Amino acid sequence: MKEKFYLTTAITYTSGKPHIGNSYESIFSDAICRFKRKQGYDVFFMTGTDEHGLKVEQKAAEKGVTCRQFVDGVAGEIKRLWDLMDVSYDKFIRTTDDYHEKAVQKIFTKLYNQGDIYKDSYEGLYCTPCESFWTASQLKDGKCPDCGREVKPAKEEAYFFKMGKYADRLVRHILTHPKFIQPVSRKNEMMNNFLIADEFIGKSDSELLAALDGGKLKHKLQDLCVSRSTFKWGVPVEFDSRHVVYVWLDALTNYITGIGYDPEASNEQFNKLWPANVHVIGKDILRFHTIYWPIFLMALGLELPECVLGHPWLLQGGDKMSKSKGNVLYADDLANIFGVDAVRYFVLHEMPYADDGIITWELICDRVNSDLANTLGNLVKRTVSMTNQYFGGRAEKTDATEQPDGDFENTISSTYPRVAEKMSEYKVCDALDCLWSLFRRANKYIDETTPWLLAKDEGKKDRLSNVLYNLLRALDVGANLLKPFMPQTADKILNEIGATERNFESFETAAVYTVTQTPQTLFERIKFEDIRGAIEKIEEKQRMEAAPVDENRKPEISIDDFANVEMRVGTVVACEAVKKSKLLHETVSIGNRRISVLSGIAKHYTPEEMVGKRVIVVTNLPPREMKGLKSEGMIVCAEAPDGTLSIVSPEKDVPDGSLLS
RNA sequence: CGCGGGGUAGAGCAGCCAGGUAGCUCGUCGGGCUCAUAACCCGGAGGUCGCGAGGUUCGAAUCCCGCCCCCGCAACCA
Repeated sequence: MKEKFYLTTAITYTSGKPHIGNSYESIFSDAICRFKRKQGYDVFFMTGTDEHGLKVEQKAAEKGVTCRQFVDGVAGEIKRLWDLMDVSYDKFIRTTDDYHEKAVQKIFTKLYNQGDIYKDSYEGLYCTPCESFWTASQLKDGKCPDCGREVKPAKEEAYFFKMGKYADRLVRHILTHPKFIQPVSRKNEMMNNFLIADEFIGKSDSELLAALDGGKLKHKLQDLCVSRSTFKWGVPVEFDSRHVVYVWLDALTNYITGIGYDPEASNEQFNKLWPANVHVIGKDILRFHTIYWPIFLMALGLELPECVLGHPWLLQGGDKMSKSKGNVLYADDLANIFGVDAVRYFVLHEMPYADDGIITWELICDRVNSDLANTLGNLVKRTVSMTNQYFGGRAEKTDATEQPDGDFENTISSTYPRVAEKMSEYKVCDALDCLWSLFRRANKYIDETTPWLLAKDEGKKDRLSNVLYNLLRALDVGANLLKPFMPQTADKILNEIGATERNFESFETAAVYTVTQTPQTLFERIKFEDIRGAIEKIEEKQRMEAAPVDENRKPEISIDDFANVEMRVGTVVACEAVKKSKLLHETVSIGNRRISVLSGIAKHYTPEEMVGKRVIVVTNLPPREMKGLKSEGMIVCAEAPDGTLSIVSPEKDVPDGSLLS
């Protein structure tokens, strides 16, 4: 009986085309699943799309199509991308699939019936046009942060989940299962920020466990609102159709509904596969997967997943990607230029386990040239060429063994265990490093054995044959190990050397290889200048499509509304950074008065360069205290789509205190 | 005084837990080779291992203390 292995990715939200960072998650998961399959596991790999929610409703309305039509389009595109990148999922779930929606309804009802979900009212400040509740601290200038209009205190009924009930069990689980949250550095982040009460922060695991045992541990989990009535595009609550199920309760449950969970009677597949071995997700949604999801599972009486792996991000040259800069990278654009496997190799190799990785066109180019064209592609080509030249394409094992063979064979046969060890910890980039050590060793072996010299000596034919055989064996083993990471390339290599694919149970290889008569170039070297034109076209196209002005439009206001804003010209006369914050504390002269202003621009300006700057200040906002300091105004800044802030100054030398109109 | 991670050659990283010649990939310079995709192989240069003429030790990148800087999460960014 083969051991099962169940892996899920996060499901992708269908509000738009996913960028390379999203694709990374699928490729990473794919490499793990393919590797496990070749190790003999009975693998189930699930991915899919999260298709409900207000944002989808809005985007569909913008395009003048139904929600269904809209998500069908985006989900199709996502699936096409995954297929293009050879992501070998066993199941692609969509949260709009009817079996999923039905299961979500049943789950909600079950949790309600058993008392984990209860009805209450949501009290807050309500913005009628936006149909949204806000808390006082979310408001901007006392108004709706989305549209800027008045909000009114209001009350609305909603369903809540009793999170606190399961807090102790969750804390205990996290403390006693060190592999549950990966990488471990994220564990404390979750515990301290969301789970345990502040007075327990900094205590050791054993102290926390002792507190748990004594029933003394306090937590800071609040009950979670798990229904929405402000939009319709969601799963209706079975017994109260005015409400739809909250996105996370809907989305997270895909991990069980997709394999056949049913609160009344789950099927055989579910019983076999659950609990999942690993949920692969982005570090940004770790909170939902390590706190809410486990608690939902406990409430359903189900086991918790073995591991939640929060992977880091791929950053474009250290920046976040943004369309208006035209620097968003998409898997298909990259694959068009470099090829599918080159892109797979890059993202798998360049992404460290715990820290963000960097992706740029130049970096991919460098990597493709050095690792793929030079080290691997050239190795295959020269080996096959020599076999053809010296033996008409056939190399067999002989007993003409010499000094470097032992060491070489050592490398060949130790590669699998080393790669497997890294893969068991999901350290894919390290696994690739191990594999490339084999290819480097093979290149070196050619220099050590100098086949071209052996070829000149008739008496050394046996030795030459054995050397080529050893090289082909290394490629055979290497290509098989490469298959999970670069499936197409692995097949090409096996084809070049006349070998067949096999599982990882044994690395016994054939005694004879018959290579192709017409060797191919696996990876062409790429000059960056040659692809520059294509890159510029892609970036240009994105900038055209971005059109930021059409987004974030605000509602029309009257001239009186505008006239009510008092803005004055001022000069910064003093400025200092506020510790432990994004804030700068400026003293601004606005004519006969000096005011104290706090602004969140420490990332963009130093205190020194602020002094002397002419600024525009909004001067009739109510004073507000932050970090113990008083702010009596707001400095007007322009915000670029990437978040860069730029201070706005008067263009002529008007005196301080001048009013804007 | 919120929590956590990190600062090692031009770049990206390993080494630290279990102190003992500072390592890998890319780049760069020189040499070798010619089977191969200007490739491959070898060698060199390049590092006060963030700072403290701090502590422990025969010995510290590694353990301890203090400080500085960066990043993540949280908060905050009126």
